[in-house]
Amino acid sequence: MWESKCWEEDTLLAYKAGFGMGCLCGCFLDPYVFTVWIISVARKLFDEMPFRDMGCWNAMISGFCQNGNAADALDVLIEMRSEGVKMDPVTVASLLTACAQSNDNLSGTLIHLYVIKHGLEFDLFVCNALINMYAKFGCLGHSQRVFHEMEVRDLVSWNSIVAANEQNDDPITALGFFNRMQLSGVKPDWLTLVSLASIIAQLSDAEMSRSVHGFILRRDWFREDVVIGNAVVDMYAKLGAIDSARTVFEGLPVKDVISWNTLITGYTQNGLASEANEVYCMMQECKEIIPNQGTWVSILPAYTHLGALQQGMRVHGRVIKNCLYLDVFVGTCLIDMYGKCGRLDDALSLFYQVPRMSSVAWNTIISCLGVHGHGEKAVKLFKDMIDEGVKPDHVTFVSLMAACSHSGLVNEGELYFHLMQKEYGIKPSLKHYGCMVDLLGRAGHLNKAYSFIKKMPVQPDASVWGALLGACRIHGNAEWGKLLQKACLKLIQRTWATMFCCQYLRNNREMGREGDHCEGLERFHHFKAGTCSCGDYW
DNA sequence: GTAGGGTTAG
Repeated sequence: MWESKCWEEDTLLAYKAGFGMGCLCGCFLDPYVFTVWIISVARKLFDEMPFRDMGCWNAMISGFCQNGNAADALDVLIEMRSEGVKMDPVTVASLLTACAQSNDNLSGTLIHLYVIKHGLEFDLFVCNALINMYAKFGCLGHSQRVFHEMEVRDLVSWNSIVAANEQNDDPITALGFFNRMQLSGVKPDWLTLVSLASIIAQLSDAEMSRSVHGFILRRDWFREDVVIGNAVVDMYAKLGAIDSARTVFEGLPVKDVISWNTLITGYTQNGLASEANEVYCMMQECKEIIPNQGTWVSILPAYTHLGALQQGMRVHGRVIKNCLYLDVFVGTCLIDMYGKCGRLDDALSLFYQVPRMSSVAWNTIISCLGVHGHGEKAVKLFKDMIDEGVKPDHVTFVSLMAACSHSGLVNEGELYFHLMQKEYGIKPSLKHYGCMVDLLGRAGHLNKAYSFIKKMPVQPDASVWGALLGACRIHGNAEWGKLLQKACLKLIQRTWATMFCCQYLRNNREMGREGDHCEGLERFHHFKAGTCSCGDYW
């Protein structure tokens, strides 16, 4: 009796609150509005219940948790505890998931203590939720400990521990767990394959990628969920097999916005910015696909590479319309786009608007200042970064040393190379060594640069030799250049192709020829195909 | 009434 009364009252309440019949129909079209409304109805029903059993409390708590509303779930929990009702495994499993989603490490740990105190640590659902929660917090050791102490494990336990390792950048251990899972007789499902696709991409194992693809095709799992299709598109894109990624994408029975974003990102990250733009244009023709934050973050770097300022600005307009201009990911892409296209004032103004607690926005603006020869300003921003308590990372030093190099700040560059190791404990990568060679070579210290390469504790790659070759070119030292060319022709050709392409794009940008990159790309393909040598451009 | 999933910035 009271149930039907509540339904009628709430429908009326919603109507009075502005949901006329038209709006109410709108609720059913907009899942978010509908969810908010239906949860408020559930809460009202719950409040008016004369008696609540464990099922009712859990239904209310899990309802809030599943909709990402951890604060309201916590309110219900406090009410439940105040009535002397204890949490059972169902309550705990729901709350742990909410802690993971809201990155609430403290509450999650407190609930884990409750689990141990009340002997719930042998419950399968609780353990699986714990594995996943600790993985989301980045505490892989805790996830593994929970997994090892489990007496009974099911498919979800195995999938959780495989995904935990995969998502924390340990593909080898993840693969080890996958093999153990098979040995223990547990059959993988499509969610196992989602993790496996990502593991293979991280391991760059092209041969295994084909096996995984075939395994999924034989079971017709692309029809299970769009997620598995997106994972395979991403796997091929990350392996550089962008054509395979495109074929899988085109064959997907259902495509969502993430499918499109994945393909756009794939093209951008494989250096095919024009193709990324083509896919973005195709996406806009699909009326059922609404671009989101991921879309802007996928397409903006493509416009940066093309120097296509006008197109980038158009995206900026859409970002503002969607209230995403303060999003740290989108904001960083916009800073980079304006900065690399020569609009440093706009880049700086955006930089001071976006949240900058992490190093990424700082690295971007330091890099932008550096490529335009404002080394001293870049150094000043690095000092500001330290003053604001932001910890620099390996990318900060690449940007900073490159900035020093382009402005002839040799002493400063050397100083930061040492500071990075001594003060911040960052081991130099090939990129840092390349920066040092560029710094010394560009300043004319060719001998010093060569001795530096010889003393490197790791094998120099094309970028390191390329930096020295570039210096030979700048200082007109053809003799050294020819020697280097003979010594490592293959490496140099690749480096030259990249260098030429970058230089060409930069020139276009400076001349205001946005997006006119065809000639650069054509020459790049000649290099790749071996139909011309770097000597042709010497 | 409970647990597992895909893309993204420098």
